[in-house]
Amino acid sequence: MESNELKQEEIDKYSLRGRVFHKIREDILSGKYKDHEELKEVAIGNELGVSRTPVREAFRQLELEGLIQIIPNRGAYVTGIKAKDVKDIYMIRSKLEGLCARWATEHITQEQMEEMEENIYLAEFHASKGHMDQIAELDNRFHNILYESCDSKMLEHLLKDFHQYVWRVRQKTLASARGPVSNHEHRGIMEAIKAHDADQAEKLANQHMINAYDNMVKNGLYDIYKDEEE
Amino acid sequence: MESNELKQEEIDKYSLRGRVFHKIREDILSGKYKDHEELKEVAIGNELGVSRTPVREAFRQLELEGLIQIIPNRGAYVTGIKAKDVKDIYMIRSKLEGLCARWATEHITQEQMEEMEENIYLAEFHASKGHMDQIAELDNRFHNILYESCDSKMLEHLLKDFHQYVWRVRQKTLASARGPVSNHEHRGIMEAIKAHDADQAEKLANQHMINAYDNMVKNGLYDIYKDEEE
DNA sequence: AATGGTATGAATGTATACAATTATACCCAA
DNA sequence: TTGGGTATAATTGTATACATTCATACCATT
Repeated sequence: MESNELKQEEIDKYSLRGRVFHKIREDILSGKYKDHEELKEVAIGNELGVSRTPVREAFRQLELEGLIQIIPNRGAYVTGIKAKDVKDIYMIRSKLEGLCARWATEHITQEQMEEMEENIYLAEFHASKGHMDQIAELDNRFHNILYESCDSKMLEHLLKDFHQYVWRVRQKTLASARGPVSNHEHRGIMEAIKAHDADQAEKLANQHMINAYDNMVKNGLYDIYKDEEE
Repeated sequence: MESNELKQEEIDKYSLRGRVFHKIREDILSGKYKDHEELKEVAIGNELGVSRTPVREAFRQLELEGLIQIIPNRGAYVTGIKAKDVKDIYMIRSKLEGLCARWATEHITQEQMEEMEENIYLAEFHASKGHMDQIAELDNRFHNILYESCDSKMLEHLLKDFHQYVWRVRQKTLASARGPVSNHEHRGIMEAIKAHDADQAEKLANQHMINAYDNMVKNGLYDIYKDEEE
């Protein structure tokens, strides 16, 4: 009787609705809008060719994501990513990627397993050739496969958000000598999952994040997020 | 020169803006709106005495929180909390509350420590008297103190969201025999923090969540979220 | 010159009007 | 009766108009 209620979950997911939202989000994360910068509804609306209404709706979402702060009757201000936030995110991700790897070990499908293996082969190939752009892209994809394999919409959603959030930092990091090392760690996680060793998978995914963060600190690669004030 | 830019962070945080948002959110979490129910902008607007505009903005936020799903040009549908989601949240919280307790051990202030101790004394008192409402309220407060003590806006925000999310389930659970046991576990966490034993604090907070979940399953207390279909 | 108050402008908050899309009902034909 | 197509109604998407709030500048007073 209630079969046709919300079947079509994937319609238009990003085609029209959310276009404004994603554009502004991207502009904040890419650094176009600086920390503490005030975002004016009309200005952004004009720039994107839309009225204030969709811009305002996007603002409300961005506030919930913590990317901007809206002060009532005053305005919307960019909340720049602080070095402290990046550190916290990596520590939180360490725990959650571990949990995710554990669950992936229990729930990964044949198809996902194969895509993960293929991903690693490709990454190793591009690493040997020095194709940095592809490495970053494949790293992205590896983690997304992992997130999708854990069979938890909650955790998947959470990790994808964090992953997006530190996108800027990650891209720079992977373009360094960490790329190949990261690939090697991915292989370890993949093999643990394939061997159904959940403990090992969790442990390695856990450490993978800690290593990524340590490398970032060591190379001073995340000083683009340095806290100017406060 | 830029001293007066965004000083007043705490103005009106919940006075006017977000009133609609919080009301709808509460109505979903409290079960007023059932799973898969369609939310109509005008209907809710009339009910709250506002126009469609603020309702729409609230919808967009609620979608981001995962409480509703918006299908373009169709409507907004309540995404009921699934038993699977509750389980996932408790496992995720187990990891994150552990991390939080660890960080709290390192960063808790004197004032917060005192409030936490007072909270536990009060909870034990009300438990001995059988004041169930107060126990639920104090449990709420205990966790919020813990979240605020970890000195991480990221983690604090995350945990408060989850805490809110499973509010319905928690209230029922704490009204059972679990109340006093939960209090005892709180005491353990508090004492570990006070003794600056981060490992122990993490371990206990970790276990605290697992116990809460196990108790919930054992008593069948969370079948209000049972998955009717899918 | 410094202070305080008012006026003005600019931005946000909200309501409403209009456009576009979708669902429903009805009719007609096979 | 069934199937399809069109018309209509209802709902969402967007733009705009109006209301309110806040910041700035100017002016008057001391």
